[in-house]
Amino acid sequence: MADGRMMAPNSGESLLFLTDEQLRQGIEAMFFAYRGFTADPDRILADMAYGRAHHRAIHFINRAPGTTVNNLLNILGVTKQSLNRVLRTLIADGLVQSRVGRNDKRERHLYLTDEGRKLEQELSDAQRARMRMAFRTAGPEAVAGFRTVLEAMMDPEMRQSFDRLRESGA
Amino acid sequence: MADGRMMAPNSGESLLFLTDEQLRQGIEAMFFAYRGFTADPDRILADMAYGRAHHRAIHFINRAPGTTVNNLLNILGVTKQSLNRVLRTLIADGLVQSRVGRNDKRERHLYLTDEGRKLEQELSDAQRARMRMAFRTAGPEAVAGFRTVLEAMMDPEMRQSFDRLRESGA
DNA sequence: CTTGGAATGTCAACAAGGCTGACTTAAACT
DNA sequence: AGTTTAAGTCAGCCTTGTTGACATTCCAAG
Repeated sequence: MADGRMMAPNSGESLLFLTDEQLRQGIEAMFFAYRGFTADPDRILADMAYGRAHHRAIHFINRAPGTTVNNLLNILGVTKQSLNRVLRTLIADGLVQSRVGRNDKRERHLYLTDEGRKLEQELSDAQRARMRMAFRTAGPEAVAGFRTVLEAMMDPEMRQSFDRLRESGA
Repeated sequence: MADGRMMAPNSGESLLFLTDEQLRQGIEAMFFAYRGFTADPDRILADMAYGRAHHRAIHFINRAPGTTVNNLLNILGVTKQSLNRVLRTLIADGLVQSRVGRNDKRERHLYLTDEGRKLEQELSDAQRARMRMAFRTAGPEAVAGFRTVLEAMMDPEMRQSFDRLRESGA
């Protein structure tokens, strides 16, 4: 308690805790960090005819193989026209396979092909490498806090999607 | 120490610490949280003729009044042409003022007008409200961890920009 | 002092990836 | 039979990124 005078602004200040200044630093941290977060996959994709939208689709299809288009739509939070443009190219290029549903033949279930899985690996290896580095540098307790804050920042529906994915894969 | 058996996967596992599964959850948390992070300002801007790029410009001009275009360019990480388009509309609409540099007349120094400050307030109020809620829910220690991880995730040059802004405003 | 290069900012044109709206097809429900 | 739902398509728009070409200003070397 006697040490709180000239410390860095991130410890020992339960009272000043939510100054606008701290909130603003959180906002800027989020902005800069997200840039780093997407930088590596973006570099890989720039050489191909793909972008961040393709990466997201590939990621979540890999994560939940057999997911329907509608499901993916909700997770990604874009319109079906927007997603469809992306899926069309991925299917045409043989990275994604679309199978008609057995029970409900209106649905299409999405899977990565071997080639699709290969690209997914390449992209997520790069992204995980950065995440691993950040986690390792920051330490386990910081990682727990990181996750807690991020989860609190999500919209409720997104938090549901997040938790559902988490359960299915943990 | 005797309680680590069936706990949630985010505590007490220094050994399993960096499984791919945990990294992947960090990646997805980042994705979903960023959506929440931008959702409120996006909603406000949708009603106007502005987008996220305008928000970013306004934010950092407010943050560092008198900054040059070049400086802003480095912070935002876009091409000068891209930024220029945004600045042009903001200047035309009277939200930003551009003054020719006194020493170096090639430079333009950027300032928010009263009207610009008003919009900045509106946008950052919304964004801070969400950040405040998340910080409050998560608690001070989680916030510290959040910041530590985000900082470790940035590209080095971005971390420099971040720290420079932090010093100037803390 | 002039001239050539570097820095800064502007204009034009293009591409990715969001969006809305209108419409079709097929399957499922009632 | 008629309605709803899932998926896909086409057209057109907007924002925001990109490159390329160009104007202005500054500064330093000849």
